[in-house]
Amino acid sequence: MLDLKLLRQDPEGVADRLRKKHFEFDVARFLALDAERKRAETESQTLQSQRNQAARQVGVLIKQGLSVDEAKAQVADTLRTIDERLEAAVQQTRTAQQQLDELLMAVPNLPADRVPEGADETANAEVLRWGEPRAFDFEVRDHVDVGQRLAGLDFDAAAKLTGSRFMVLEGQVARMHRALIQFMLDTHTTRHGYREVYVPYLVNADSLRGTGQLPKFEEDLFRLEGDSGYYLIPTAEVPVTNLARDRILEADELGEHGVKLVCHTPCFRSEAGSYGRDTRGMIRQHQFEKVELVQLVRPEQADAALEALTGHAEYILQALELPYRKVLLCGGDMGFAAAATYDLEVWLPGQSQYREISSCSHFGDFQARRMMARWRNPATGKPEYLHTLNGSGLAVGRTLVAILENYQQADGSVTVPEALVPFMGGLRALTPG
RNA sequence: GGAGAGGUGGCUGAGCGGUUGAAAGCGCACGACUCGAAAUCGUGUUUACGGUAAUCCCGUAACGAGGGUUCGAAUCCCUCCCUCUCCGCCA
Repeated sequence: MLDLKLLRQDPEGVADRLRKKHFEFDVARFLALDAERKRAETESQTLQSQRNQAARQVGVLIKQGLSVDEAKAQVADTLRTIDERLEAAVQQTRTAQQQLDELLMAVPNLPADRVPEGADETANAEVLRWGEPRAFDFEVRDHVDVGQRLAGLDFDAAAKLTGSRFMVLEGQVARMHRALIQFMLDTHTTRHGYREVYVPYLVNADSLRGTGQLPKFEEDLFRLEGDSGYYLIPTAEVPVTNLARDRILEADELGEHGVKLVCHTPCFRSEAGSYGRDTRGMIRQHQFEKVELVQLVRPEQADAALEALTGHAEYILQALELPYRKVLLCGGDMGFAAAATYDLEVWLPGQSQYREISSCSHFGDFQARRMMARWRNPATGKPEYLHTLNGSGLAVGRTLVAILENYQQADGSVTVPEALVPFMGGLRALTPG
């Protein structure tokens, strides 16, 4: 959610900045709603104040010796006058507040100044390339073929068990999938200083509103039947960031460099509207594993934290010796809640292109304001909004894809990246048969 | 699933219809005392929104959430949520 004060001070300026995100902010409607809210609220508060005074007067009169009925009679006229207006005023306040909330909850975050203009991924700015795509002296297979030759990847079985966009992993491939999770978690906890957390995979609507998936993007989510109101998490970002919801962290809880959390969870996405895209293979699945990095930091540390967090994700790619590039997303390609986003794209020889494997974002106080995640600034003694960040470190399924494709050999085997060998019980290659 | 207890400020914990946003204690902050510290004493210490640009001031709201009764609700009633204890069941 954007800062109401900023919106009031400079609605046109905000609308202008939102255009970079290809969002049209209805300034006139906002101003009208806000004016009505203020009018209704002022009126109902004044009436309520008068009403409280009258009620208190009854108590005072009774203490002075009047009977209850006599005391009530003295304020009856005043109360009648107030009540004629009060109920309507309260209702108007509620309606106006609700409409304003609905409007604001649907407004995306402002992009940072350095975010490039542009409508889609073609306008993203490449920041760096790391590693050389390998030259193959045989015909390159994509991960589906590689995985199936290893008897490790079975989409037919998954389709039978559930449906499309699911997978079954077996044998050494399943083990490598698990090894990747361990490797990532161990690296981020021991090398990068993150604290590991385990969280629910089902969350309520408040949590999804907090991080920004609701109310606008309900169609991307799996919602449970029944009256629990629970949703399957689309990313660990939701439960992990919401740990700070409705909290005021003391400075010592926040620590000098903020709170850094790492969490492995499955992620569930409906992929509504992606029909026909990435239908082959395990690039786009309804269920996939991800190791997520989340940081809660002081505002002035947020920019540096995004660089650091992205670096932590990059380290995994580097340790696995997977060629990748880093891009700064343009306004039109960014997520709803983000102020700035780096995508890491890994080289996939099977597709001869770079594909997203991590998305690292800085949300400013946008999520924190939605979820009332604050910290007490010792300098002012007042609660202030935290700044939140998160990024994949990494998407596990896509990392497996990248290894299968980049490390494939002519004989159908797949070399295990050196860094992963200890997590594979010393196994150095995945072999067919 | 059965039976019971309970949800109040950073924490412990009173209040059970009337200036109670809330006693007391702890914690914390500031001040005094001190060479300094401890101890002691004093003062202060919830949050959101609005009046306003304002850390002062004023108002409204909030004692799990939502409704109701009442001139007046933390206190009474209803519904829901959550926590704890015992029994049963269970990874």
